[in-house]
Amino acid sequence: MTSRRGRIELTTRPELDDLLGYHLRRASILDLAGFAEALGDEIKPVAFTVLCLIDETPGITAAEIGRQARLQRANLAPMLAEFDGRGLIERRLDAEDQRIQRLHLSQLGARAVADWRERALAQEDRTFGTLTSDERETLRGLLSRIWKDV
Amino acid sequence: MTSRRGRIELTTRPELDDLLGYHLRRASILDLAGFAEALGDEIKPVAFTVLCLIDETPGITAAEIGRQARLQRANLAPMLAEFDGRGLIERRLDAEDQRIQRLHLSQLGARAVADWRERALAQEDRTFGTLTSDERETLRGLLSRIWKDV
DNA sequence: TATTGTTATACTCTATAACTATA
DNA sequence: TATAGTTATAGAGTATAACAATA
Repeated sequence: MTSRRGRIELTTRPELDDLLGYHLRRASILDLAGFAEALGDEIKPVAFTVLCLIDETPGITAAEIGRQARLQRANLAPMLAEFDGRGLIERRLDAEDQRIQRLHLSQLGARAVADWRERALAQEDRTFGTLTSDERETLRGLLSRIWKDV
Repeated sequence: MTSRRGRIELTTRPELDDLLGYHLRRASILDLAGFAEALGDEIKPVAFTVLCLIDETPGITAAEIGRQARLQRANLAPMLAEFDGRGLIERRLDAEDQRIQRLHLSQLGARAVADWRERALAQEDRTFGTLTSDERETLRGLLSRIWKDV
């Protein structure tokens, strides 16, 4: 069935189209694919998130990263060991609480994060190129309200 | 450092906050958690997507579902076999092309999809409860423009 | 008793390759 | 030769349980 203008007319809107979660997932998958294409050989999204948190909060602990980024300590341990092996971070034992390792970016790590960040933002310019700057800001605001405990 | 009003003042915006992909991922993860909580024992998001596509387009093929939803045929095969086993779908051999199976929801499947759909939407009311109806519509529009080839 | 970091392990999801049957 | 459906398998990502060290 077509309208007078020749466009297809749906008697009912597609079911999936109603589900915000579906749109979220599809957009996120597309973004992840772009990230992988741009930086996949060097860093992965979750690992980059962890490094950004260390950059934003020098001295943050693995347990705190786990809580903030919803990652299991058990999965964080080998990741941080790898960062250490690549010379991206330093792990300093806390003087007062011997259980705790304070995490810091090394100079190399800081430079790498800055580089990756720049390239990730450039990649997002491509992924979200269909949206204007204002629309992206609107989107950012709406999304952050969803997942942050606001 | 605090402002005169006592709120924490960031000299620089957190790095992660700039990345739209990060917000997308966090929001999507939250939505998936809600979906799992509401329907996890009965149906999973990807499986629900597949059933919705069959509902929207009776006679659709597995290969076409794979293209539309970015799923591998190889992973679709056991899923459709399971749907068949649960009596949710029927697979009818195409009369003209013997390679093709035309997929249709059974009566049971149609009822199940309708039920799940209602509950998924109710769950989204909770997940996105912080947004107004207009804001959700705005979000839906922006997201769909990102991942659809517009 | 609770928490941190760690190891081992299981489970889910997705990707790749190869096969058959049809066209 | 190309495509549909299928099978087997490998890899990545995530979750669970248990442990030693420390508080």
